[in-house]
Amino acid sequence: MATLKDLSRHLGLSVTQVSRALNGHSDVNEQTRARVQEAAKLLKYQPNISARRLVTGRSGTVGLVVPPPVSTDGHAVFVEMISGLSASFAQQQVHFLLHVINPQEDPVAVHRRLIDSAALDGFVITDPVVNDPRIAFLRKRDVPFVVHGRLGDKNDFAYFDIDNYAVAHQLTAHLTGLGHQRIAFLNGVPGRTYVESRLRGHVAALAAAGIAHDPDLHRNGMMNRNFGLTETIRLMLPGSCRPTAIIAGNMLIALGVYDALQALGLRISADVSVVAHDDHLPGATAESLFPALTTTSAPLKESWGPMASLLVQALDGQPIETLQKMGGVTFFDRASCGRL
Amino acid sequence: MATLKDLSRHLGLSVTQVSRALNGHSDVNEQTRARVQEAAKLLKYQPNISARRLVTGRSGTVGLVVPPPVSTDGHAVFVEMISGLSASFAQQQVHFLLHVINPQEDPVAVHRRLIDSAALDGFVITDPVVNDPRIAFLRKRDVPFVVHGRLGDKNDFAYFDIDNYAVAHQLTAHLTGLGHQRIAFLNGVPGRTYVESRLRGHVAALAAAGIAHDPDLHRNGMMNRNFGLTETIRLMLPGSCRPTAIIAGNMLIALGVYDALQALGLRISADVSVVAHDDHLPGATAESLFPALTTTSAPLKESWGPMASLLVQALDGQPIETLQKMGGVTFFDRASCGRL
DNA sequence: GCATTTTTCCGAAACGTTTCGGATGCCGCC
DNA sequence: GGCGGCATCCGAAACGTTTCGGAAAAATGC
Repeated sequence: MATLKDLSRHLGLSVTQVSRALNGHSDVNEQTRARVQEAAKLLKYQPNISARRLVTGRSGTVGLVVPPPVSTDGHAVFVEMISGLSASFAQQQVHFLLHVINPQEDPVAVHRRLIDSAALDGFVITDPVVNDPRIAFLRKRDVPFVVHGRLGDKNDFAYFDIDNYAVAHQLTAHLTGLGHQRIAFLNGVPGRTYVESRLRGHVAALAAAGIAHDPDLHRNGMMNRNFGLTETIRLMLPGSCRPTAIIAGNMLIALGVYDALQALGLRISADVSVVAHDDHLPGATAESLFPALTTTSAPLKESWGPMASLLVQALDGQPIETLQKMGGVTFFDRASCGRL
Repeated sequence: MATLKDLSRHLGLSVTQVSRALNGHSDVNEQTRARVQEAAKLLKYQPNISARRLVTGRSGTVGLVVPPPVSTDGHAVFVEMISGLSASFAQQQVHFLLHVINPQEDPVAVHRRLIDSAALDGFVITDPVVNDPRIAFLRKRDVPFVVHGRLGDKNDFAYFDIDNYAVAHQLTAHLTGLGHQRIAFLNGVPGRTYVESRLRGHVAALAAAGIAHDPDLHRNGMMNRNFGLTETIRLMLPGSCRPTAIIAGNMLIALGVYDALQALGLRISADVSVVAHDDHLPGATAESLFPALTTTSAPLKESWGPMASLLVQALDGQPIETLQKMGGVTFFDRASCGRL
């Protein structure tokens, strides 16, 4: 492959000046810069990233360390995330390293190895939990990263998130506005920050309507179809609390809720109102359900582009405060709710 | 981070000797080697891979360039592949770079960029087609790679494959042995090498039973449930060729075939025999169908480990002939076939 | 006891890039 | 004519590793 030295020989310039021309430095004649760029194209020059990385300390590579998806339901999100991130980083000319660990392995140790070998200069963190050890570690080592979500307390890092508090608040308020009092909430696994935010929003909206929060109506679990199905049946069993409305944490849960209510012979909207948060997973659209599902909508796939550019900006040393972005959420009132 | 120079200072040895000790060269006293290793552990030494790569020309990173999966059905295979490869390479201490391209982008150009910037020193090639341009390019540039599958003609490269010819031959022979004459074959998209191999095996088995191949009974398409369903209905329509047996190229197709036959009121085994090749995708097991499906079985997930180690061996300069491996296929005769 | 081999070590160069500090020539200005 | 300022360029060092060629010390052979 052509090197800077080749270019400099070919152009009768010093290696220094060729490097500076290509990297857009100021002290190079615009005319010679044009010559250099032309020659670079002609000789198919590609900078050797190892050499560059060695001197700059930066590798041009970012990474994601994740366990494999557990259930088949998790596949859709996993694929969405992986391919979205990879494609977005590719667009930003950044290499994307994927490291799938087995579930019992310590993610922090893997991050440490990748940093110490100077292989990566930034990370994507997904599924943050409260007091996330990965975030604590990266913060200590002063390595740039971007989080998909937020922590509860101080978010002194780049993140992309949606307002999960508002999501749960809005869904709950919609139901209380229709007169519902006993509202079940099928939430995600405890510990995840968005799950906790949603719980807070839910409780606040209940309180605003003068309703006390009944812990028995709040259920945690993996966000898949099966969870929606089994918890709905448990809730509706004779002798159980039998809510008049159900909030599903995502579309897979909502599908399970629909299945269960149909199996139990309960009519959606007339007997039980259902709302959900819709992250637009492929294969489950709110409009195509019957009756069409009322949702807050925030496409997951629109988060990977921003995530990538936030991390790149963080690598470029932009101040953290400018790298905290919220995705929009829109409310769609459809046909799955009835007035009590 | 600790460097070789730090170690050499700490030990009173030269940088050279420390490097040689750590890399297992012969001309270093076993006692000093032990000392060096101990010190390396103590100072948490991690070699800077950029520096190493710069001098050796090797990066310790391999890559996979793929388009995103098209349908939801493709998700399972994609996840299986990505996480299997990533985990396997991690085990071999090799970094795994994932580059998801958008479908209209030229994969060869991406490979070229990755090679020229010295970012990668080996590739995984999946879904090879006849006259695959990626393989031609990598061969020309003399870059190591491992293929999941084979080409028709000369396979002068590392590969992992199953005997697709034998798979189709065995499934077909099983059916002809039961007296079937009109056997439909729901195969994958044309051009893929395994699709062509299977076609050849199928035709050969038919010929061995004295049956001419009827092109109308051979259908190509994307290997998903919908393809199995629609093609089965087309085959069984009045006025159509109405086979007495159907071979499904994988389990997703088989699920579609089962759906269609049930919808048409045709009994599996009694009215129509069904066999399939089972690559053990999650969520579709041959035993749990009713009636249990007769298959050739070759778990896809068992191919990623071998793929990874084959590529690593290829990087180490092992001769190609030792790097061509075939996965085992076993035949399970279950309850989905009837004698004619 | 001397020559020869073997073992164990080391200095220096190299990989391709960026960057620091300075050099050169040219211009206008007092 | 001397001086400062500007635009444009360059040499050399540095990043951390591997490796080539050789050197010193120890062991062996006669």
